[in-house]
Parts: sequence; C-alpha cells; structure tokens
Amino acid sequence: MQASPELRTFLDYLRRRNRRVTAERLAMFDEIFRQHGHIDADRLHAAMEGRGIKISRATVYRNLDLLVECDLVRRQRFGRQRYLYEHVHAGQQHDHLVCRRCGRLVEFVSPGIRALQREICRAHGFDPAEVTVQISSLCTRCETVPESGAE
Amino acid sequence: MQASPELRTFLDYLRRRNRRVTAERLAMFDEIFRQHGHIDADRLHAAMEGRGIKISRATVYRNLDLLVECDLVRRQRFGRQRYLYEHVHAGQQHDHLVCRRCGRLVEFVSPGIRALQREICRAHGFDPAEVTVQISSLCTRCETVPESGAE
DNA sequence: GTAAGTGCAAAGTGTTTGCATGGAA
DNA sequence: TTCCATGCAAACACTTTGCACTTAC
Repeated sequence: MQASPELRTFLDYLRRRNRRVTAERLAMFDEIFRQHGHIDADRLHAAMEGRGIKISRATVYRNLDLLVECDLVRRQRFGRQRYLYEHVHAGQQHDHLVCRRCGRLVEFVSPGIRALQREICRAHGFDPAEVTVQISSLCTRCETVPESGAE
Repeated sequence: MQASPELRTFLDYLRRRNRRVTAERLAMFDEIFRQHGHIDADRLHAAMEGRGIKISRATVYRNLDLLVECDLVRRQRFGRQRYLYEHVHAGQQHDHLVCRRCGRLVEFVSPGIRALQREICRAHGFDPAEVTVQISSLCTRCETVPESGAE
C-alpha cells in the first residue's frame, strides 16, 4: 500500500525542516486522520491511549501544532476555551455554525457567504484566501431548555 | 439629568430579580458604557482602578456576567483565550473580522451576510435572531511580518 | 434583620514550557 | 555523535468559586 498524499506532505514537511520522524508523530498523524469531526487535544490523547499508544499530553500538543503548521490540521476555538482540531478534507472547505450555549457544531457550505466574506476581507485588508467563518447562535434544543451546558 | 434607557434597563433588571444596586454595579455600568470598543475583564478592572474605583477582579467578572444576562453587554471570544466585552449599541448590529495571528479586530456591517446567515440558521435549527458572525483571516500586516503575536 | 454582594485567596481549565533523558539521523 | 523529541511536572493565563465579612433593602 502507498503512502497517502497527506502522509507524504507530512513526511516532506519534516524532512525539509530537519524535524524527525518519530513513532509518536506517525501515531498522531494516524489518529487525527482516523477521526471524523472535531476533537480536542485531550480526547485525542485519550483515543490514542485507548488504542494502546503511550504518549504524553505535552507531545500531543506539540505535534498538533506541527500538523497545523503544515496545513494538515485546522485548529479553531468555537467560543469555548479549548481548541478543537480537525484534519483537512481534500478540496471542499466548510464553515461552522455553533451553538453558543451547548457548543453544538454544524458544518455548512455556502458559496454565497464565501463570496461576501472574501469581499469584506478585501475591503479591510485581510487575506481573502485565508478565511474562516463562524456563525454562532442558539440551537432549538437550548432555546427550549434554557440552561444546560453540555459539551 | 435623566437616566439613560440602558441604565433604566439595568436597574429594572436588578429590581425585578431582587438583586441589589451596589456602588460597584453602578461603577461597572458606567465604565463599560464609557468604553468604545471591546475590552477584556482585566483592562476594564484596570480602567476602573485608574479612575480611583476600588473593586475586585472577582466582582468585575460577576457583574460582567450580570450585564451580559440583561443584554446590555455582549461577550465574545475571538480565537484568543480571554473574553472580550462590548456594550450594545442602540440599533445597528455589526459583525467581526478578526486576524487570527495578532487579534486585530474590525467591525463590519453586511446585510448580505446577515441574510444568508439567517437562512443557514433556519436550515439547521438555530435561532436566526440570535446570530453573530466572526470571519477570521490574516491581516496584511501579519502576512508580511510572518510571526508577531501582538495583544 | 436577612438575603445578596464583595474581597480574598484558592481552585479550576486547558495549554505551554524548562529541563533531564532518550533516540533519529 | 549530535541535535531534536519526549515525558514529567511546574508554570501560565484567565476565569470561577468557597467562605467570612459587609451592606442594601
């Protein structure tokens, strides 16, 4: 079996900067691409331990940074205090709708918003190519049940 | 001189819930409405101390929550770890464009985005009336000077 | 007088860092 | 053999909380 283009990107990135290919890095690469949605550092760490991989939290954070640097992983905060990570998907870029009460996260694609948002960036001297949009509101569940505080 | 409608809202809110009108609360109300843009709890605290008002950080946090509850103040995170607060402006609601490197914040108004965003909310069961949009990207300053980390 | 508010310091959260040890290259 | 990476624990940056004291009503 062939190395995926993503793995290739990762290895090239490491090689080019004289960073090392370690078991931990490969395992992290594997784990984040195994994940479907967004995940925080701690859950990722737990998922790896659950799979029998021993790795420290510090290393998880350090290598997540590395994966973000080489554009294989996106890191975002959605109003909560922890960062969420997701591996990039080939091609289609989505935006996020998030409930500011419970944190529920929905992905959406809207060419209309993308277009307007690029325009706004241009108007204010921000790079239209590097854009990310977050819409936050309240999901129906949270509007009916006033206070909850789920993850 | 008359009490502003905002002050009235605040006092009514307190009265209605049997919460007390304290010197600290009045001072905080005054300070946050004196502020123009976004401010974090610590700066607000410092601003008050600078004006000779003695108040503890804990009280600042508690009363900011209170002002958020009664919709006089908006609290948001812009990718950074601290919350930023801003008092509501009569009428016009704006959205934010934020640089994910240095945190530079620009306000903008875009009826187009507002409309699309309401549509997206409706499509996914989120309240279209409670919406907030954040666009994040890189400002030109940060794109030319690769790493900085202001604010 | 009594419930609510305040200040202080301690506890929380989640993330980052310093340093000694271990391991790619 | 030489740096880079890892693990551990301590440090950080903010925010929240427990508790004894104070004060609005």
